[in-house]
Amino acid sequence: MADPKPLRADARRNRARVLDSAEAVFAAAGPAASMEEVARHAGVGVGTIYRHFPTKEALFEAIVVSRYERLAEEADSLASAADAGAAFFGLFTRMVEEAATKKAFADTLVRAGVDVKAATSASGRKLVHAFGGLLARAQGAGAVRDDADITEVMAILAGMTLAAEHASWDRDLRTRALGIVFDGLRSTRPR
Amino acid sequence: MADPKPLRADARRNRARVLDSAEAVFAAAGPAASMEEVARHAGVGVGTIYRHFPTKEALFEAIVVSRYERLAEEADSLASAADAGAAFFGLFTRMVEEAATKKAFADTLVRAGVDVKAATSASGRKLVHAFGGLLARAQGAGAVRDDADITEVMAILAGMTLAAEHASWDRDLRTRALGIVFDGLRSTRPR
DNA sequence: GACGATACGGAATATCGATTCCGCTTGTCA
DNA sequence: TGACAAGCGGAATCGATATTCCGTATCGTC
Repeated sequence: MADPKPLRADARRNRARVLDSAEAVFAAAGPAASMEEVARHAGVGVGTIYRHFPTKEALFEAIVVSRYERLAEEADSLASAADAGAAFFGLFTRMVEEAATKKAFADTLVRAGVDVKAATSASGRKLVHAFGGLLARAQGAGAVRDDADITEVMAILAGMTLAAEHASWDRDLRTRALGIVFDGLRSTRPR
Repeated sequence: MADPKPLRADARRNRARVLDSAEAVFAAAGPAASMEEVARHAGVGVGTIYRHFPTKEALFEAIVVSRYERLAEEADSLASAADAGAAFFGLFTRMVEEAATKKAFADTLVRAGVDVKAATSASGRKLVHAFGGLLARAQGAGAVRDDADITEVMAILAGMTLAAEHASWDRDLRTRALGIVFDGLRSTRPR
């Protein structure tokens, strides 16, 4: 399963350009943005996009995967941070912030915690796993209650992420809302 | 601004049928469900739908408004409940549960807390106001932290609602996730 | 610099769903 | 019961997009 053919120089360049533009366009206009819009932004014809990605969904998926990959790496690099609690809450916040900016991200994130869709799921699972590591360490350090498992955390993360994406909260509201939620994650079951 | 004309008997019947079907269809298939689907479900032609609602959005809005109205009433009726905390958390849970079943509900709920869209907003504001009353009473009873205002609560509610709608969590996960969030709302800002 | 093989651009096609239109049906009222 | 307005059904229209196709332009190699 090696590389079938080395891409021609300009083809490689265009492929990258398309990927970048797609990320930018979808981030700004959501997943409903049209292929033409992406093509225009990339300065190529729609045909070119289709030469590289068989379908709109494939293109979209490619972007999501790379974003997951990036976040998973980030999680891994935080795996040995001094303050485990800060690392966990920090990345949690970061993902929500990112969703507030880059639309069409949360939607797929929800599923990462639940669905089973192959392609996206592979890297999705990787992300969940990496984030799960951060959670475990934070719990070990006593920064997060022990009776919270990664599934619940992903559920809550998904929720806050979706909300941040859909509504246009200002950073302040985002911070306060997250503050309350974080207290819940710290809580030693008060009641 | 009285009623322009009393509707003919069958027209009234059809209008109601359309409204019911629309609620059912959108609840099951999300807001992307087609008008034909609604028409088929109601046993009428698409033309009939348009006789009663000028546009798909208008139809959709009608449903949302009635749902808001219902919830607002429910909130009001709980305004004098013995256990203010239970009333607040109960309705919160109920809304999330409802979203899990009826799609295309959360989406609009997010906006109720933020947007300013007239029609929907009128009743949306009513709901927020009523729910705010419940929050205030719960705080008065010491069941919810005092430094949480309705805006933040709506933000969190919107998030959990959206998540419940998109992902297909089982009731158990929903309950556990909400449990954590609720602890955050009770929390007396731990650290 | 010439020849394939690769890629490209973008017009043409295929689909799908909202909305409009109009001849036909049914309720209402005298 | 007959006339007429109010309603109805659903085919036709319009618009928006994804996706396909093919003549043309470019790259890599000799």
